[in-house]
Amino acid sequence: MYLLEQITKKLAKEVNEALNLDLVNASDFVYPPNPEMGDLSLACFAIAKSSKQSPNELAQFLVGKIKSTGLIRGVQAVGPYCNISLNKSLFCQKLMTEIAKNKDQYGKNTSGKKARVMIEYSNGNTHKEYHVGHLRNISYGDSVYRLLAANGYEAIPVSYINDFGIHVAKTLWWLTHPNNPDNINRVKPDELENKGYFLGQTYAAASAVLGDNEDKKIEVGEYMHQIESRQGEIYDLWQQTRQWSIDQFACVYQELGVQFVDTFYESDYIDEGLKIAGELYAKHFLVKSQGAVIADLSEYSLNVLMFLRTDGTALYPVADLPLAMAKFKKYKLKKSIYVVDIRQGLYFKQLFKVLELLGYKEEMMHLGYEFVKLPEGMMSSRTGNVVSYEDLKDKTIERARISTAEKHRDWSTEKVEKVARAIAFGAIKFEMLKVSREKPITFDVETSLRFDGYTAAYLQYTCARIASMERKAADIKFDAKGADLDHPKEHALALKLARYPEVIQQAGDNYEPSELAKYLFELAQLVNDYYHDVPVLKADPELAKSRLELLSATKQIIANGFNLLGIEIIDEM
RNA sequence: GCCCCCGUAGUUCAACGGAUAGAACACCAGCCUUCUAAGCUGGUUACGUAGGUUCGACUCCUACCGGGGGUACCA
Repeated sequence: MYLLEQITKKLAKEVNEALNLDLVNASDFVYPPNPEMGDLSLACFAIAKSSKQSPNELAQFLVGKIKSTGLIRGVQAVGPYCNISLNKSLFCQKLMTEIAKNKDQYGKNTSGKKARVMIEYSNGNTHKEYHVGHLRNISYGDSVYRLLAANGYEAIPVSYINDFGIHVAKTLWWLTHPNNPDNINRVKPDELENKGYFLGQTYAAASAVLGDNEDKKIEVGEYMHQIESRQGEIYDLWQQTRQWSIDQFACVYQELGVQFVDTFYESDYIDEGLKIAGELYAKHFLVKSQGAVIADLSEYSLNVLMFLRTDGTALYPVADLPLAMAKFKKYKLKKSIYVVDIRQGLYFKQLFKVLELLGYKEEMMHLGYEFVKLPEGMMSSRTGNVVSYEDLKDKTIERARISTAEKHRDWSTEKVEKVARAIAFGAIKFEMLKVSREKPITFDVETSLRFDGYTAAYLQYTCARIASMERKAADIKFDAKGADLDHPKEHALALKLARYPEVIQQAGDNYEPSELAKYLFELAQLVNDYYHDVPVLKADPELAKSRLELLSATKQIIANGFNLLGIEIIDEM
């Protein structure tokens, strides 16, 4: 149990004993809006109802009951609030010990009780462009995975690759079309710099050419059939091009530092799905409607879910059904989470309902988040109105490279490059993670290239300055003994640090990395203010030692938090 | 039409039902003979409308207005 929780637990116990009730929990103690009011606060409104006193009287009463010993320095009633002040230097000292002891494990907890939770994200479509929309999914999914793990779940990150949908058939249709100036016979694939990117371009072009043309759609349907038949030239081409996209994804994952325990491919589940669909059709669970095969879910206000098109080719639930079952079977899960754009909310309700009706009572959850759009409007790989991953990455690295090289003219190009990449990937991910999941992101490339304000670079810079002091301190001999830290800014910093474990828990419970991002930024603001206000290395040696400890602890927390966001800190920038 | 989400400062975003609604960007004025100015300090502006629940509402409920998304052959 971490320090702050120990304190609030003890306070809750004292209050409950004083009132002879069992009403107050540790979590009822909150942080006053103003440091002058104290460090912890209990609002007495709700308890007053049970104790037949006014909230103000009750607050006053509690002041006499809470003992001011040890970490508790004083108790004060302010109107209906009972405010508690901590012993600043002792609190800081204990906290430093706690953080130093736990290091990169600080903040983790066991609330998940090792429950097995699978989290599926980064659902890539082969043959489509990889763009900033995917980047939100992967940044968000990866961070939620890390948060779950930090909260004691046995989290299993997996990716699902959509390699068998109609988008594939469309792409291959246009890729082999005589009217396509960039068709497969004209371009030499092996000479392409990024074959996956090329496929994405082909897909956008295919969609533009297809439009609403029914005849052409029949041609595409024929391609789909050939792929599903798993033989012939088109199938061979599918195998070949599919790998291009998969290679591209692997490259992206590596750059972003995300890893999966397992990867599922739609093409591996479609046959089993078709078999199941056939059985369900025979049992009249699925029915024919307007020529297609559907599950009629209208009695649950869930409309209809289509399994097979009029031409008999499969739609997404066909593979999703067996895959959902296979996940539980293979990994013995407690829960299965799908991190997918909120626009598929209805689809997942339908899918889960179908599974439920088939007798599957497992716990499944669609973890939806809002989409990424551009200032010009919705992003769509069909229309090609996208900011591709490659473009964004290149631009951001370039910008970081320029800034870094300007600032450090003596650095080698390798060093500049390494730092620039850490800044760039941090910037990109942080942009995606700092917004709560239910808010759409209007992605402005120019804004995302900023390295000041509420950005990852601000936090990285904060750490770099602390690291710099640490390097300098290595040459200075401090007295073994540290001094008491009781400066108000030191206390504010310590109190903020102590809240880190609670932020991890809440961000995890809410599936909200944005809460962690915000906390870390506020922490960095505090430490930057402190840095400017208070001398560290030039203070008396004893004081310097303790101040440096506080700063190092702060750096540790930012590093720990950044790790859960999938971002690196930088020791020099 | 029906369903879901969102309306907070010029802009982009915060605010477990609790004390004076916070940041960032932009704009203006300052700070590098103290540790990295990718930093710091100060200044200007905001809860869509109307009701309701509550000791207390940005937060919960209802209606309306506005924006976005979904709603059978994309995923």
